[in-house]
Amino acid sequence: MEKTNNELLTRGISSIYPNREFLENKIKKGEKLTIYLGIDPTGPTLHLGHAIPIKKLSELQKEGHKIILLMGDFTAMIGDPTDKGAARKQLTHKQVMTNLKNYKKQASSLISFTGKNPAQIKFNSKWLGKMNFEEVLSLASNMTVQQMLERDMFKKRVEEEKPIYLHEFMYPLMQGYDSVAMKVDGEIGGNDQTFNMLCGRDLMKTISGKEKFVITMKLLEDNSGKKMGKTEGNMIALSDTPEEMYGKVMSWTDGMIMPGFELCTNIPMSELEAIDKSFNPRDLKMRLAKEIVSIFYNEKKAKEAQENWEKTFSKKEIPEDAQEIKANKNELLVDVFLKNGIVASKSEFRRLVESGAITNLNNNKKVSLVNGGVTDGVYRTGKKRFCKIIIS
RNA sequence: GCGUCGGUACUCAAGUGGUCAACGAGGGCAGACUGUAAAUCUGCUGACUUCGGUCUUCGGAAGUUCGAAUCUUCCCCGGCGCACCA
Repeated sequence: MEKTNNELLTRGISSIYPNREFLENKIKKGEKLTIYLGIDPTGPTLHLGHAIPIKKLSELQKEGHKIILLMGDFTAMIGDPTDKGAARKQLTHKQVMTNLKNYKKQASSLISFTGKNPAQIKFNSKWLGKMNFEEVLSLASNMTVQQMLERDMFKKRVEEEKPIYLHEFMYPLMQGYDSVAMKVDGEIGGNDQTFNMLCGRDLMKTISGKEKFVITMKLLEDNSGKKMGKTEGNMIALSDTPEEMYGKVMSWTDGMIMPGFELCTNIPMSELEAIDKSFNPRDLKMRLAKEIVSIFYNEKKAKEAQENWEKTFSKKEIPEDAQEIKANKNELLVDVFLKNGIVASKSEFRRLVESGAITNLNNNKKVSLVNGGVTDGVYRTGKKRFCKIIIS
């Protein structure tokens, strides 16, 4: 118990506003706090980036605090300017509900939606969708354009003479109003959300006279500040299979190992400091990958994923889940590959053959003929694509 | 509405009548190296091909020309400036 509490307000946390003592005192006094995390339901899956604040929420839930997952179904329609490429997607109610269902399922490996202190789910369209223009104006009168321009994103756009639309200024206000509407004690989010969350803090102070606390979590990134998921390849979706999760963790750069342990596992910090120096990076990463899979699935699955991975990469064996393909005797290998989506075009196939990327593992020979016939056996294309061809 | 600049492949971005399937960068895909990676180096990155070529692409449509991503006209979309309205 003591141990959990020690890390509760430090581990994975980037900062706490107004300050750590503020929150610490509340908790020490035994107050049961209400704290929320806002998620814009733009996609069907949650990813590891969402999981970090959710994990912190779960720790708070276990301490008896009330936690709320807020679906930003209204804000999602506007699009957070944080993510500047995000097109304004109009989500239908139906899509939101589908996404929600998935979220709930995916999040339930971390937090509990049942029992004595269940996590609540709310929708911000409930209050934002009902505001009339007068109320919007009155809300907007709490912030100045200058305050908005403080935000790096906007500053940059001004410098680059790129447009900033008025509705984008409204985004932080809307997000801020969520806090007021739900009368929460605090909010949690990634530190990329700091600005929006602090907006809510200001609004709450002005409108409700209440001091809201804000916890910002570190982002999962390596020491050069490279965020994960920029290249989609290594962003772990909570809906990934154990094998995918394991593989993706293994493809992280070494610099991400320790942040990964801190943010995504339950191994005590003291232990982490000890192991930091004593293992070689690959073994460490394997342990991390296993831990992460255990959290979202279970230890058994994690073990299986590890074995599968070892077979594929370390020992260069054939993975068990190789796609099985049936082919006729007289077909060309190209056509078989093309038909089954292993390659996108004949040209691609040609390029792969010419660069020696396709190997028949049965005799360990590289395919060298562009228009050769099929032979049965297991083929490896590049490092990751495997298929088993059966001649019928 | 007026003026002006722009819309090029996954993204950014050259090219401004033939040498353009289109420079370069990022990304992606492969190969080498390795500790799985990353980094580095190398190759590839529209499709089809009997490997000679052929076909489809540069916002859209029409046109000029032997020949257009490149010129003209119209249209659609975006930036910036100005005006109008209030």
